[in-house]
Amino acid sequence: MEKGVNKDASTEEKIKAAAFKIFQQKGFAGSRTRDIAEEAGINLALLNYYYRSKEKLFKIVIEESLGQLFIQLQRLINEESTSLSEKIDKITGLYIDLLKKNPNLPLFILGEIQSDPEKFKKQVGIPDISIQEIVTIRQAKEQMKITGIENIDPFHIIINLISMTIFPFAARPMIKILTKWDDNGFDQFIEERRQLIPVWIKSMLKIEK
Amino acid sequence: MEKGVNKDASTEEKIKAAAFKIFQQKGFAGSRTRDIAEEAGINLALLNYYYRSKEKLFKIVIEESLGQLFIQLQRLINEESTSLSEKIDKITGLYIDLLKKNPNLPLFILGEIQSDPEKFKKQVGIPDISIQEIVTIRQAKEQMKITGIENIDPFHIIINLISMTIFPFAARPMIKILTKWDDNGFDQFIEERRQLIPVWIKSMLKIEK
DNA sequence: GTCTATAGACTGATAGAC
DNA sequence: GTCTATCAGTCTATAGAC
Repeated sequence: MEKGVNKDASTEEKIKAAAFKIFQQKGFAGSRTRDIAEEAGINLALLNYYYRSKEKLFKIVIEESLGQLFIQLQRLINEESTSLSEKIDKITGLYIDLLKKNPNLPLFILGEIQSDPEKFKKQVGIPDISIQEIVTIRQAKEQMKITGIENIDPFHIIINLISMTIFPFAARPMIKILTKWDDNGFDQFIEERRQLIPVWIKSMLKIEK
Repeated sequence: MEKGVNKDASTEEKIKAAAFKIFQQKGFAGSRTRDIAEEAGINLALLNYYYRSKEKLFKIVIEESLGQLFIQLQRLINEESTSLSEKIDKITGLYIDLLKKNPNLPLFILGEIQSDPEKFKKQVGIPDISIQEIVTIRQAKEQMKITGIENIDPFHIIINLISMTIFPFAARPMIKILTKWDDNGFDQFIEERRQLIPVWIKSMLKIEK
């Protein structure tokens, strides 16, 4: 149905960039198409001209946001040839690099799932693989067998890694209020964690350094 | 200005309970007063009769939500007589107990701060104490001096404790989608963490069991 | 205190000129 | 492609009857 997409970009691209910013900050319900148009420096009517509706524009933002978060990760997490220790370093680094550029991303995605899980499921295809089949989980399981901590589900460790990496970004506004840090103070805190988190995680798995 | 509050409760209380549920699920912008009224089983006009406006009702919900999350915690965290090890156990337990009853709480609060930090600051009084003065931070600092890990800011460890405890609840809808767990599966996962998190945290501080 | 009816403001979307 | 003007629908809040 779509005509050949005019790749002059410019206006179309500006709208999308503005939508990213506003949606991630305010969520779907809290964002007004007028604000997105203003942020993009264009007229409200153009938003509908290019993207038909607020809903359709939102869907694109959600998909690309998730794409950023998951696609690289999914590739990395399923590499057979990369060692578990190396993966822990890389996953931490990957998330931190991404989230430093998009600090609002975690809360945006998690918030939209919470506010309407059904809508979310419809908008994104849920990968159909079982958690236990993921290569990293298998690797962690083997590692834990060797070091005698078989009684713990390795999924706990993955959640720990993700929690310690992502949560500070989700809590960033609150942390900044409590600590009175500016953006630089927060960034320095995160850079320290880039080094520390892999050490903590490997210690949980009893991987010797 | 308020007349002597009629502590028949009933209607007034029903509205507040409904507001808690709806606001926590959908956030401020995503919630409609009509939905809250319907959830409470009362007429829309009554909502304004008791609470004047959506904004004022929301403020109450935010304050009580934060109260639940922080007041008990603040008391515990500043007790001089409780040992660090004991506090770690208690903080974990306190959060898990609370969040099992209100799993949407973390995302609700963090999301509202993100969507409008200024409004949030106005609505709640921000405690004026420095982070470094908190008793638990001091205790952690001392412990880390003894065990020779002075180069790490103890605030990292506190953030780890909070991250590992709270994040799974913030990510609950996503975890349930990925793992295909029902509520029982998720609860069991959390109960395992109630035991595990203190062990991991104490290991980071090199507290011997 | 509780209801119905409606005012008044806002929002997403489109028609139509250029 | 881009704009102005405007419609139709929705939402909060209130007036007024009971």
